[in-house]
Amino acid sequence: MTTTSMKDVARAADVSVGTVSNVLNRPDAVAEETRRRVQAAIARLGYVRNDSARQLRAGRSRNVAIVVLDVANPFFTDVVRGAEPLVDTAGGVVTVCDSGEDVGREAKQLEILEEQRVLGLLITPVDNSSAERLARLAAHEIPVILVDRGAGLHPHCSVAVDDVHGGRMAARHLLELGHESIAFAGGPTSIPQVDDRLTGCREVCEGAGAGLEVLTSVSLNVTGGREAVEQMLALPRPPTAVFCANDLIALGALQGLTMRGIKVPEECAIIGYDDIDFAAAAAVPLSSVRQPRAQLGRTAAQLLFDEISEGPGHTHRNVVFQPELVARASTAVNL
Amino acid sequence: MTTTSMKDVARAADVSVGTVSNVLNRPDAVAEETRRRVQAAIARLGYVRNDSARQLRAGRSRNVAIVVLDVANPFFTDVVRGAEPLVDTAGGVVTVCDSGEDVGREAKQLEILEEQRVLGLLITPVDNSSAERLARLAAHEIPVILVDRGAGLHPHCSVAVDDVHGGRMAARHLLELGHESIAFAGGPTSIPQVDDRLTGCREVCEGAGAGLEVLTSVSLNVTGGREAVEQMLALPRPPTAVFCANDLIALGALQGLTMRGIKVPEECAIIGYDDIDFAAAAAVPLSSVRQPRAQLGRTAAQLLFDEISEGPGHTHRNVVFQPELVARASTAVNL
DNA sequence: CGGCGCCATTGAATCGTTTCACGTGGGGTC
DNA sequence: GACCCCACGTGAAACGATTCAATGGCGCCG
Repeated sequence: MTTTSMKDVARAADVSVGTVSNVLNRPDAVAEETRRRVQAAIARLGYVRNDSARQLRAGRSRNVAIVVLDVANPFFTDVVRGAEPLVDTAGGVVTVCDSGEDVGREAKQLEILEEQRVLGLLITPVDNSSAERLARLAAHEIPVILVDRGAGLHPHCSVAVDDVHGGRMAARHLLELGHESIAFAGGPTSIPQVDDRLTGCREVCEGAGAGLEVLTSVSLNVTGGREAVEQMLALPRPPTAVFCANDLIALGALQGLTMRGIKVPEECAIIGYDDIDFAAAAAVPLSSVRQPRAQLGRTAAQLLFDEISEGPGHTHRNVVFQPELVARASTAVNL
Repeated sequence: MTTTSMKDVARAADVSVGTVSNVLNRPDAVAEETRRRVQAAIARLGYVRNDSARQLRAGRSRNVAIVVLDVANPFFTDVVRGAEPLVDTAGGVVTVCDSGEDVGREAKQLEILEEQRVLGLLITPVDNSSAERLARLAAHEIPVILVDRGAGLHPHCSVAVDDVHGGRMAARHLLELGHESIAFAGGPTSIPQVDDRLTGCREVCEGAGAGLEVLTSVSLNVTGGREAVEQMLALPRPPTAVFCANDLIALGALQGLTMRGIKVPEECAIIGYDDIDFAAAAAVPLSSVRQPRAQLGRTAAQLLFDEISEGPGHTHRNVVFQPELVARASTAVNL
């Protein structure tokens, strides 16, 4: 008894396979009595639909994939959370893939997802290297929605936050508090979000004649934040404030500074990005640039289903949200 | 041009489909020149394998599903992280599903995973209601590994942490600090982990004649922690310490107490469970009962592949890890 | 020169569904 | 009583890949 198929059910209920299929997919088209007989057989045999066969016929699966840079980053899980309800409602299934900021992993996952003929794809690409493959997916009628990523030249829908502006807000906030030199922690700049945030920051610093130290050999997690602190303190004239490309880095930076006995915000201010829930709960509550995380996910899913239902006549939409500055204790001191 | 299939490739390269298949699956069995011709055709047409068809034939997919209670809980993402490398190496694909502690969602997801004929399943079940379905999966030769969940009566492999003992450790720690009455926050007790942790805690409290207030209408997240504080403070004689069933609740409790102006740990101590990374970084660094998160995931994946390779002769293994008490500032005061 | 074996390739069967063009029989209408 | 329509069911043809027995060609040995 490897697997029981519709044929077995049909035999057991003394009907044709076509009828079994109808019981499953259009119960109304089947007479009451027959339907019951088939359902009984299904239950008795413990029959379970074979989705591969179904998909093969349909040419498409019901899976919506979400490819994120880091599942362990609450920012992304919040995005996923935002998307789930919509996908559920539409009868889809969410598949979360973690590229781990690794171009190779990402490529492999995209390849597999393409082979699986997923219904659609929400993705925060690691960098631009996947553009070609994504275009191909789209050409094969697999809608691709870019998440947290400006439209740029790409032939896809997207939801994003104005990260350049977010960078400006953070920098401006720090300068207004009297800091004259700040550090930017987060890399590599091949990641568009990082680059945008840095761009906004740089713009403001240069405009104000403030110093800017850029630390880009820093991975986007807590460990990266601790390393950033080491690098910063090794500088000839360490800045008095750090702008971290995300909140995980900021938390790491906070830990690093605290371990070195440096007071936050008195001796060094910190501002993060994303405003994950843990930012507010940190040892020193973190100032941050808030992104509407769940809304990003929700909107992305919405765009996906819009694109699917609109079909070929669809024109891509690029939704941009504005970030919001949230000032907390980690930047609470005027110099 | 909906999709290009092997047939198209075969025609373009002027060979039979069988040969195309061979080029893809056993390149050595094909003559050099033919192989190149086929590969060229594949590249030119942009052919992508159809995994549904492949699976249909194979009777099985390459997907390893991980069903967790809450993707937004870092505990689970760390478990996923632990499992990923092994699955990758084995040529599998990780699919993360979020049951959201909802029995209905879980059931639906299991149904879908069964239809998809997943390669195997790592799951932290919401409660016992899924036992029957899980048994059926196992009977259909889909290995099921229970994660963070004692073996019990279940016919599956499992990895778990001794939660009863963890509960004891937490309670003992609090009593040793002089607390005479403690609150337990986390529910519902239909979730086995919660129940075990409470059991250990109760055992110690009763043994020592200490008071125990059980707050089980508390969901396992930050919001739940804030609510728990409200409930606790409404008691006639509020305890002087809270043991939270996980760290998210503990973080919420910390927020709740702080908002009420109650000092942690001086006026109320807190201890959590899991020791997620954010626990150490909290406003008041949280004491916690550490679980070997990544190792749970890694071991679970290992058990899965062992079971697959051992085949029918396999006997289930139940691996139990011991938790570890991590004392930090949130319980740093002797009464 | 005939026969043997090997290698590369072919073609057809198969996996389990869905779908659709066709029966078939019964009931209602005129 | 002729006719049509409906409601139910049927059976076979896809879907796209894998697999395996069969085939054909070729070189080599005797």
